[in-house]
Amino acid sequence: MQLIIQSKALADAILAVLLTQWPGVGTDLQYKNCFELIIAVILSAQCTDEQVNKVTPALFANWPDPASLATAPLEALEKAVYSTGFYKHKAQHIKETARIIAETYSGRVPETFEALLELPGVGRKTAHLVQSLCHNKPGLIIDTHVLRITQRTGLALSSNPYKTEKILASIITEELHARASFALNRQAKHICTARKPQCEICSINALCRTYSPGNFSQ
DNA sequence: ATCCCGAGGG
DNA sequence: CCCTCTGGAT
Repeated sequence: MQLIIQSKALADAILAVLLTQWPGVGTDLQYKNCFELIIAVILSAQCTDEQVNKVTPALFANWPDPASLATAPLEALEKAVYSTGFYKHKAQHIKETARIIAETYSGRVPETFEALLELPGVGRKTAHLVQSLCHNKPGLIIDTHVLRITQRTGLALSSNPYKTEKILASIITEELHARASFALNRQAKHICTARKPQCEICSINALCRTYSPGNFSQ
């Protein structure tokens, strides 16, 4: 109980800073609609957004909607998404996801979390991201950046994304799920980086359990 | 050598 | 819990 209270206070303090610093809710992925977003997010697994943005313009020019993407030759898709890595899985996933969206959901990206999770290539992170940006629904988006910064700061001491999601859900109100996710993502991506974190200029270093002045290693 | 807005399977 | 899938950037 005491732990939860302390965690909530820490979350409140960290979010007070980060929500002001990163007021926007968004992604660096380029997309024109829900369908393009969910495909782009599937492609973003273990890959930078910039790399995804290099392949999606041609991908959506050739196959602009779920029905057409569902009919795309697998080999052509593998070539189209090759540079994003995991290309065999990703090609199959986006083709099959497009087919299900076209056939089962009349070409519209489903709104419920359960329906999204059933799409191949869509896990909790992707489902929550789509719900946040497309359907304006709450959802904590635990990507590699959020996982790293929550571990380092002590906001959630877990290396398991699902556990971290549950911990954060217990200390962050639903209304803030999307904004908190993007603010944490931004801070981690630009300041609390994996390799050389910029602790000295980090706006929440006073709240971070890992930080001590002069310590650049973590 | 390590990491990138993961997911699926054992 | 673990492992595998994968190219590109640093």
